[in-house]
Amino acid sequence: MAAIGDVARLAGVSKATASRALSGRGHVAVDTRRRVEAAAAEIGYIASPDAASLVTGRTKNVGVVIPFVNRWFFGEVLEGIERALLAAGYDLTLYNVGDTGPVRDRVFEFFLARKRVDAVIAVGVDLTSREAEGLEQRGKPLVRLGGGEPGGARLSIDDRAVGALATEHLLHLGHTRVAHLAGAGAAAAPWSVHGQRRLGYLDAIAAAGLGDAVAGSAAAGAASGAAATLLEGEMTMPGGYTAALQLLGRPGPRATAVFAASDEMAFGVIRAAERLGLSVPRDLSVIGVDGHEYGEMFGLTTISQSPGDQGRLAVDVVLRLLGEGEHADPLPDSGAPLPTRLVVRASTTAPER
Amino acid sequence: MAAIGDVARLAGVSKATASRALSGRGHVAVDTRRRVEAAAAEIGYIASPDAASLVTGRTKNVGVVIPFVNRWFFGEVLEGIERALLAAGYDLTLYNVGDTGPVRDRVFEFFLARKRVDAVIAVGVDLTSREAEGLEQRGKPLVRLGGGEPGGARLSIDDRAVGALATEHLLHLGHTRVAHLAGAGAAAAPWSVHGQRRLGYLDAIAAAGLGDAVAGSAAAGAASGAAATLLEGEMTMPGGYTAALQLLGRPGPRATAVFAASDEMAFGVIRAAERLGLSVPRDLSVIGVDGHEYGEMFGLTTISQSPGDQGRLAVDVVLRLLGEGEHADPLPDSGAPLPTRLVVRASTTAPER
DNA sequence: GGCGGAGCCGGAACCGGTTCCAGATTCCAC
DNA sequence: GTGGAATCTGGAACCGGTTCCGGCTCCGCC
Repeated sequence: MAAIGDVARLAGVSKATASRALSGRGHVAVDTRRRVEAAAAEIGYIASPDAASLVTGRTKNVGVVIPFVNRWFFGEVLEGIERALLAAGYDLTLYNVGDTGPVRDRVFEFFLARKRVDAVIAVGVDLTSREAEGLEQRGKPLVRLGGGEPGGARLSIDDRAVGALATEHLLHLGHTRVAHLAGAGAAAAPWSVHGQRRLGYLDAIAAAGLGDAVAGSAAAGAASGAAATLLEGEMTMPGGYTAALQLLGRPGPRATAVFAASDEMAFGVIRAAERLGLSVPRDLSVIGVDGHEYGEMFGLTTISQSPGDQGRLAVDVVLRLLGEGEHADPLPDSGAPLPTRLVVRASTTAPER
Repeated sequence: MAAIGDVARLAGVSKATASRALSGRGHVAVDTRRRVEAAAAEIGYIASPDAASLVTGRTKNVGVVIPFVNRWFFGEVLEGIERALLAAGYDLTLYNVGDTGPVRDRVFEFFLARKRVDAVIAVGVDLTSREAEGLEQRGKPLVRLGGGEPGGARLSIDDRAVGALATEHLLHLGHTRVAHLAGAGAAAAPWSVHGQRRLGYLDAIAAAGLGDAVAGSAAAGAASGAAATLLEGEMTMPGGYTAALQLLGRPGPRATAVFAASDEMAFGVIRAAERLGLSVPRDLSVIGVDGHEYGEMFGLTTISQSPGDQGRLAVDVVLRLLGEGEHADPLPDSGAPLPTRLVVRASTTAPER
């Protein structure tokens, strides 16, 4: 209803001065500013962001593209991003986009191409170079959180190191038959989060001198009574559950420890083990990664990370890229991997001899 | 970069005609339209939504306020909303807002007050009348999904009936000591989702003639060897877990069946039971509500609903309220509760005699 | 005392679309 | 053949802000 012209008239100044007074840009006498502010408050004036962005080209709005909203890690990241953005006075428009497909193309070519967002944060989605370049061309900063190859700022934990660390934890406990439940497609997409974790597992296995048995396929591994075994499944609780049922139901010497690619998978493993009458950790040690809030309840040993903090950090970088605030320093410690921490709980122990 | 004036010039028409040709409003000769479209495609023209909404007052954007993103029901709803909105060419800006507080006020008084959204969908959040009226005054349609009292269109399952149905399922199996794990604050907020489910439970218990024992507090109930018991906890897996540990660890005759206010709580109950050496369903029957995707894996009997469909439906109503599309009929069956379905799995059975 | 510059303010252009209005043409009906 | 409606198009106003430019005042300094 009320436009800035009304405010100006009421305050007895021009539109230009009213705009300057309210936005804080330019010189305005202190009592003039007060008059304008009073007038604005009196008629309940609220600036139209559309009009403002039309002329300034900035929308105070960032797009977030995210493949899942219902998996713990992603949900936490999203919440972290949302809070930080809100605090900075920004809106967040959500694009729930998974793998390639017409929906995804539409999002990138139509929705993100318009001038609605100032920047985009892509979490856990492998952008094609065309998609990344498209944003670049339009001058929209891009920040990535995990997943995919370079192009734009990139925030990530060192998933390969995490995979190695988790595996080493089991090896140090004395396990020699440790299996890895990888995320679906880990072998095919080595650069992905789960691909990296799988590689870290293989690193650790090889370093322990158990590597040769692993080289073969999972089936071959089982058949030869291998020290190590790889299986893939959805990175969810049911995914871990069914993969674990399969793994533990195999003939031959059973794995005594499992490194699951995510905590949610690990929960599924624990449940599957118990269903089969195995006791965790007596008969089977289990470690995951994420630091899921259910970890406590399941007594799960894990490599924890802080998705919420990661989301906030991504917003920090975005705002910095947009020249927001007084962030003098360019980028804090760009490239350095995000922190992780081994949290030992009840689900891992030395194997029975 | 490219503005509509450029398109018009290239096509040899006026801005007005170009606008009409591209937006489809008004009369344009068919070959003129083709020329304009070709020109637009040639220079990669993309309309500025800001300019358009400045003059039309519509933003093609709806706000979604939601208290959680990481609980299954809410995540599913959000995904459903997102897909439907995207398909209709709308953006979705997310406001992750929980209970009252400064953040919430800021969202309603600043973010939603601006002209950025055409409508808002509130899922599972109890709007104050001030908040609802504020939106009303600004002419923004409001659609609610679950939770809270009237004001604006309201979509919901019949939570009270669901609570009764779940309880009756247990009673019909022959259980006489059935406990209810309600959501935190259920007793204090009887209009809320979990408040209604609790009331449904009490209805069924009373109807079965087991009511008198329930009237007292939970503690009193336990002490008197009551037929029914009420406990509250967070509507999450750990929430159900700790509440169940407490419930099942009590002295006196143990409940033989538990109705958990949500599937996530029910999973926690199952795990707690097994941790205590109880077998489900032999020693304890468990029923939840939601239709969680993990239900299969846990073999959980539940009253299922379709949060994704509910999200899509909410979008439908919103678009209709915005006069979008050719939705001739006003509102389909407004007021009718959304569908639910009893899904019987392995977690419920008759009590041992 | 004069001059440069900073502070303050108003007029007007502008961002990029949409829509009203008016003029021109075509088409149909009487 | 003519009146009137329907179709098509262009000019111009407009949405609600921001910002450029220029004018004025006042201060400090040479």
